[in-house]
Amino acid sequence: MGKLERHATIADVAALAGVSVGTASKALNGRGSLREETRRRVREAARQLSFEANAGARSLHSGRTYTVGMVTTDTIGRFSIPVLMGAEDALGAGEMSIFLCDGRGDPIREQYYIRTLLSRRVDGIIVTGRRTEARPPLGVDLPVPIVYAFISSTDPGDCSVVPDEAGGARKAIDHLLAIGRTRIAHVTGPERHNSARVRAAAATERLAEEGLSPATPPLFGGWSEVWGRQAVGILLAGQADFDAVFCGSDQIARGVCDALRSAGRRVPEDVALVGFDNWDVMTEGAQPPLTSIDMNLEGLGRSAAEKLLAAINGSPSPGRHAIACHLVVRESTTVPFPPAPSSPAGRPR
Amino acid sequence: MGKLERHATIADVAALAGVSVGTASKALNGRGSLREETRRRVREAARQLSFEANAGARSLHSGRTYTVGMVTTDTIGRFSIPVLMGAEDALGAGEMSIFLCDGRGDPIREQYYIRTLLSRRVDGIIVTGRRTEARPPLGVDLPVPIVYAFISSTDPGDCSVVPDEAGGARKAIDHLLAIGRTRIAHVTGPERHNSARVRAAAATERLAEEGLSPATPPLFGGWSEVWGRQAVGILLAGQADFDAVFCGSDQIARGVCDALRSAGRRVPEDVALVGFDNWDVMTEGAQPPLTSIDMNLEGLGRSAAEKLLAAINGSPSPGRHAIACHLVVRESTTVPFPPAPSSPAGRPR
DNA sequence: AACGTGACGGCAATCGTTTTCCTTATTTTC
DNA sequence: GAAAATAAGGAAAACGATTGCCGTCACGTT
Repeated sequence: MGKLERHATIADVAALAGVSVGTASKALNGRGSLREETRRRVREAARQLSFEANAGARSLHSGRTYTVGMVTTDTIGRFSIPVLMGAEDALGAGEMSIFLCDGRGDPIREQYYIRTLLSRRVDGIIVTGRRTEARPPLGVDLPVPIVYAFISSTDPGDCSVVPDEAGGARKAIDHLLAIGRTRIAHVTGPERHNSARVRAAAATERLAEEGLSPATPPLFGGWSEVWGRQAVGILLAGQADFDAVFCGSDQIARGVCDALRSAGRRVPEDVALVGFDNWDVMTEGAQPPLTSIDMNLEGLGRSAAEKLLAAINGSPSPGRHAIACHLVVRESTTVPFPPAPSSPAGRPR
Repeated sequence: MGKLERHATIADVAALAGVSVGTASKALNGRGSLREETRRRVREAARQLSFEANAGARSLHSGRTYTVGMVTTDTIGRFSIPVLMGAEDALGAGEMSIFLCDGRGDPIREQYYIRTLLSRRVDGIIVTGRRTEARPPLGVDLPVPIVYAFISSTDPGDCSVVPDEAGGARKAIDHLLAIGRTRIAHVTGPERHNSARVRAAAATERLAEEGLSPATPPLFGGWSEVWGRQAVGILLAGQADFDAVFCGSDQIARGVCDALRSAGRRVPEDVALVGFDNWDVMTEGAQPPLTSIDMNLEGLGRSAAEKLLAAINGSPSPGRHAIACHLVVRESTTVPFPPAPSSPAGRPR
């Protein structure tokens, strides 16, 4: 196994190089005025002993740990991961590390984690979650800056970085209108979820701006494929005439897609489909692949981390910051070779 | 914002309580011999100042940081998350925190992270990855214990905790045999992937034990639904007669399922289906829901963390440790109300 | 020869806690 | 009533690294 017994200390390095600890420190950090030959000797000694400065001892002095905490309020999942990755990206570049904690929706557990993070003297904390609901602040008078990412804080003075879901929904409708659809239905998640309400409202509003109304009132249900399939049953059973469905998630969209095909409706010829999340597993697995709205979660995480770094350095950005969503077009809204019956002139490709 | 300026130190607490720092420390840690009244006074002072002992300073003394690093070799994804959660569970109970690092498949980046973790004096490191390939050890002569989870190390002396994929594949075949299927095909991922090879070999071997051979040689392809659909095309085009398909992943199984239904074959009546991973998104989204093999990744993560803790405390467990998989039965291998034509006696429910 | 001046490095304080000795009182025991 | 035992808490030395300050050379200048 060859496990080394002990970490080398700077005293070991100094001894091996034949200098004092202070000098060794200066040599390794490029401080003070030393002969180049001395620096070289110290560096060589450090290399030989695979010396790595003890970050804890170092931060005792500097007051900074170059460490941030990331707390998920409910459970780390499909949405937290990209946010985490983006944050890691932004922080890694600045040589900071992330402590990851999973609150599992338990406030007690969460408070326990906060205390742990504070005792480890993190320079700041990023809070994230599985849903875009606003949540009560982590605590009051915390001695380090906090940034909420994806999820937001109910205190408008806190810094929250969130996806512009309403904007995303509008883009979905824009796209459907652009390809000539006007009888648009909306199938989405539970009405108690903020995301479902916001997206539905924005879609309805965008239609109203064109003097249109939805093919049916928004259908609220679950976020699952099963619900998507059920919703198609409801749509077909009613009198509603529709040529497009905007779905609150890709899973719903996929369920809708499968059910429509089973019912003999062609996608996209008879019914165009737009999902939400741009989750490759769903968008690529569906037949045909799904057009979807991407919340740019990685960019969101990066942005949150950058705001946190700025706050740590004394320039906080209080308030809510919305990150734009963008549309990713796939075959569920475009016919590959476009003899589109409604398009006036046939564009090549 | 009400941001507190500074963390309180034990000196502040001592001053407020009117005792020396040493005494304050003893009072808070239940050491030394002190009057109960004194302890109470100190605790009260600590509470007033929301004092949290500086973990860095503390570990300077104890030599332990109660912190472990978790390094993903390629990218944190669907498989790493449950492992991470399991590990967090096992460690959280012992009050340790996790530093999360994403190597992104870049050895340089990985080495950089290792150095960072070592400088932060983590007590140990868990290495994980996206695939079950064996990988070269993280480094030699590292001063802290390492445990590989999900992924394994090429050095048999290292401690690796891995899923028993072969056992899982055998259980899948066992189940198909138990429901009377004998003409079993296998569709799986790329042959260059260890997982695909191991599962295919185990399945073939299990069939051979019954004097059976697979309906076709294993079909290697990708891990996607698209491949699952293509594979059905191949199966149907060939002469192969099959009454069951064991798939290397749930995504493949889902593709197979959709394509079979499109081709007019009933699942499970005509063809029974078993997937691998027990990924709810796929197993529940498919029609019918999929029977699958669960690798128990959370348990695996927990076990890895426990082994790491043991190693930190001086009792390493070198070698490869396999965690059993288990079968989760759903409708893709069972008819809900079982007038099973091949079953001799109708069991109630 | 006396002095000034950089260059080079050592010394020691510092960061926040823990822990090992000590020093005081106070009480017990013969 | 004196010696000894005990309780309570203070003083100071670690832990590992950084940094400001100061001493000591070896020069060059007048």
